[in-house]
Amino acid sequence: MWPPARVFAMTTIIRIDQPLDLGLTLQSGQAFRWRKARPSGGESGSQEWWHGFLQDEPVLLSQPSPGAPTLLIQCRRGTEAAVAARLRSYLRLDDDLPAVYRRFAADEHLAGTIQRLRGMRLLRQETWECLVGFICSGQNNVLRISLMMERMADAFGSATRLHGVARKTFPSPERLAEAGETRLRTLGLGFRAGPVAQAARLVADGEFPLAALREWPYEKAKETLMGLHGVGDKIADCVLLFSLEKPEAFPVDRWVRRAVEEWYGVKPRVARNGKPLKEAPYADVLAWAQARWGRDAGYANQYLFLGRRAVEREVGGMRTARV
DNA sequence: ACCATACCTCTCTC
DNA sequence: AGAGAGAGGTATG
Repeated sequence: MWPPARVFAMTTIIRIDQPLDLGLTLQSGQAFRWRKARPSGGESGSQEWWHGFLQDEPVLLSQPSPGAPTLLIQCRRGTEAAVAARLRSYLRLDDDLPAVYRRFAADEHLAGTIQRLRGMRLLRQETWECLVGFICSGQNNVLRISLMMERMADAFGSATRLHGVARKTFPSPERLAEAGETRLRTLGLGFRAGPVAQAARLVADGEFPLAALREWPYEKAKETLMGLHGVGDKIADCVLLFSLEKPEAFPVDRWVRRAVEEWYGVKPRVARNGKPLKEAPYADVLAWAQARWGRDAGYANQYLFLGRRAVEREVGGMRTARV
């Protein structure tokens, strides 16, 4: 008899032929809405499950062990095939990561970082959610960004339930536009409430060509994104890299900046007035990275970011240990 | 063109 | 314990 009576959910298993560490990837600071979850009713054991959405479809994901060649998916009946396809796209399994690793092999810093972070992949996210997430990222940390995103969903998203996990989808531009700045402020967005509300209104009203950016070249798409209030170089590069098919994007935040300064000796240049700058200008770091890594700049960026942060945690690790 | 400052709020730190 | 700094940044003058 199939399915067996005790099976609470159909588990779809897919094989992957690319390096992947699912937990590391979902927690790598690119996306803010993946949460560890315990599906109810199953003998999930000690296995780690992640709950999130693929184009508004709630899913639970698990990888038996980091780097294992299989992925377990739970989703609503009837959505299995679509979800599996969306997941392959989301995880960019079409990127040949081993080839990227080979191109990085001679770079001692990247090679070292890859050893520790093998299987960390760039994601192909939905643009709207990605944009809002990174508008919220200024002067902020991952934990709080996630909280803000979750509160927006709780307030304005659509309810879903999957194997005991109740969560709401991330709200559309229309819904956030209706919400407005004041209401978003009450959700703890702080000074990011204005920019989020404005972007929502522009996208909802069709005054901002969010969907078209994917087809546009890097420079043009970036300029357009930076036309939005609250979107500068860094946030634009994040959205371009994580959701708009621009692998040459290279978001320069304090961690990446630290990495290129310390590991590659990228130094602030001397300004025209003769005084040395405090730090290398964004455009200088970007140009340097693109010259060095070309279309691999995005992967290099993500590895440098996590790699440099990992160093910090090792050094400071004992300090924060609770007893 | 460069620089300093304010912006909200939360968290960690001393 | 309570104040202060810092947090994956941006716009302004």
